[in-house]
Amino acid sequence: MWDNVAYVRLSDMNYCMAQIKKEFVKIANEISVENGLEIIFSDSDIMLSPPKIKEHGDLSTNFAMMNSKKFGMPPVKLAAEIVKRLGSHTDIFSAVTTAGPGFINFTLSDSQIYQGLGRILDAQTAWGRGTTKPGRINLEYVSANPTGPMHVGHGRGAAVGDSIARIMRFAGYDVTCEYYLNDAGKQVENLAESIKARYLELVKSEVGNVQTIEFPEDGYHGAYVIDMAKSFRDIHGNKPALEGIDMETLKSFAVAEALKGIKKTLADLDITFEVFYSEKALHESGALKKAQDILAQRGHIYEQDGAVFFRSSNFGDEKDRVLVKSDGAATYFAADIAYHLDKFNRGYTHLIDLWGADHHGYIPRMKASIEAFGHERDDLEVLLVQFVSLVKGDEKLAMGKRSGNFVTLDDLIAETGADVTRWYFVAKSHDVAIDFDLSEALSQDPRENPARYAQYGHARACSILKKGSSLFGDNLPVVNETVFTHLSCPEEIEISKVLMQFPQVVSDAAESRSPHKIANFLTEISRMFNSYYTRYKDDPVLPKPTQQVENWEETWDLHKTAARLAWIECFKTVTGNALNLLGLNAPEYMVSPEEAGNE
RNA sequence: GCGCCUGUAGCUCAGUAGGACAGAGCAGUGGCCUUCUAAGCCAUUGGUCACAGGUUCGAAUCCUGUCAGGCGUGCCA
Repeated sequence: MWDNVAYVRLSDMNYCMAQIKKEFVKIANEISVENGLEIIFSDSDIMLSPPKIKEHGDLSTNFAMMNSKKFGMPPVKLAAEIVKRLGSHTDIFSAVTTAGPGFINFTLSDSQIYQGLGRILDAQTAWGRGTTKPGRINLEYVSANPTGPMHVGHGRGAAVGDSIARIMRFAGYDVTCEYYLNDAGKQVENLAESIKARYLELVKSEVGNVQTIEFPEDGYHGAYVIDMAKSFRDIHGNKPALEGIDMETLKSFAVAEALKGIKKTLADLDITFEVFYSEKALHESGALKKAQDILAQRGHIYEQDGAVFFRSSNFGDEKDRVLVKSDGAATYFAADIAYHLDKFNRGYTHLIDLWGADHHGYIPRMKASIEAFGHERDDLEVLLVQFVSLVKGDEKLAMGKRSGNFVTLDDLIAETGADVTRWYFVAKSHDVAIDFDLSEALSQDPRENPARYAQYGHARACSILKKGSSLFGDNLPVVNETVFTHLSCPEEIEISKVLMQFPQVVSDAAESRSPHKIANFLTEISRMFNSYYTRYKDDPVLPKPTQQVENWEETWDLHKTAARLAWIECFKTVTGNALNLLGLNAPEYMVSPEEAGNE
């Protein structure tokens, strides 16, 4: 549809900002010299950002206020002087004014908007993509113990982690997603013991006269354990004394079974990991010993009371931590140290861990170990994912795997759908505890559901494009940069400017590891589009059936329609890309309740 | 006790490298379907940004203190 040849210059918000800064710096330095100042300004001294209120233009700087003292003149006067020299307009901006206490506001020229739209059509799914960044990032998240179904809290970590990965990759980072599989610890043992108990009960009910064991105190009471026991029996048959089956076999089975369920749930959320890293394999590889040796060489280890301590207090931790207990067993921390060291050894330059907020006390010792190995503290970045409370009316639904009484992530997905589930997890900052309101997410009326709203904008755009294509086919004028001059509504220009900001939104979301910024962006732009759509009901993009009277094709403004369709294509591209970054489907069509009701 | 996170509209939350009258969704109220999908739109109600000081031309945002909630403070994992 788009004629690529029409482009010479690439224009987006970054380009406009760079051009304005260049000119701005020149003038600021001019004035500086004339006033006998020795200050030389550079691009980084100019803060340009989109103002909150559209009356203040498209880009705004507080430069005059920040530097009025240096120039020895009031902000307003300095701003006026700069504006005078900037000239009333260039091909980048169509207006520049002073306002308030000394702001300088720029309004972008329409030609920049048209070029920006062209840029979006060119880039399509690549619109918003950042340039390749150096380094390799290892992103570890979920890492739920393989002891049963994932709960809602894991779900939040999974959705946030996956979205961060998508966003960071899109922003140009090399990201590997990794799941640390705790298949070596006591929890797995507890699960195996639990399965054993259930299995023997099962065998007894079938064969009778079988010696059962007491259900382990720290066992898992969930019904899923009984299912696992049944599967185990299906494989091994009824063996009253478990002859020929050792605990290792049972444990491997337990882990495999639990992991199967976890992977299924993750797949339902469209989440995949490149690496599942086994803690058991880590132990068997001798990595713990190696890591400990390195620490010993560097003098960060000592023995006391029969235990081996890591001198983490030398690196900002509040006290030293045990690596090897007096009974000779390694601590979880010792394994974790070796694990993180191994990540560096595998060539990653920056580690990001997503942990549940209850683990925050663990951060100082982990960073201490990173430092002890000679890496920078900040080479390990820990993001804490706060708790999720499920709320249904006044009822707070409790979670806890061992009690067996919890809402699983599977339940939640089954009730609300994967898209809605993901939306609620990523629409808020990972740093705040959230109440997941089921009454809203489950609402029978989708109008109350913000996740659906975000998708609807995309579906609506697709619908118009499809209809336009069937109505006009190839009869529309060729779309190139000049066609956009036929955009006539202020809303179209407003929305275009927001579409042009998408790359900045992506890079901001990536830098701050904040998927919710993408969600907010989606909500805003969908609202703008729906508002436009309804407002111009009397001046529609496509002729209504009632307008398609005799010879209508001859009077219909084909240029305007071509421009609008291309512009809607831009909207569809941006919302589609944004939805994808959040791991949500970008539907081309959504069945309305009315339609569904008619079927 | 000490440490980390949080306190913004009735509810759930944005907004914090200081910036221009504090935002959104949901809930409430009043309107809009001979439809490019009304899963929508328009209007409207609603806030001493927990409280008290301080820094600044300017503070929800930075500093100090107080109060409230959550979490942590294992030779558990």
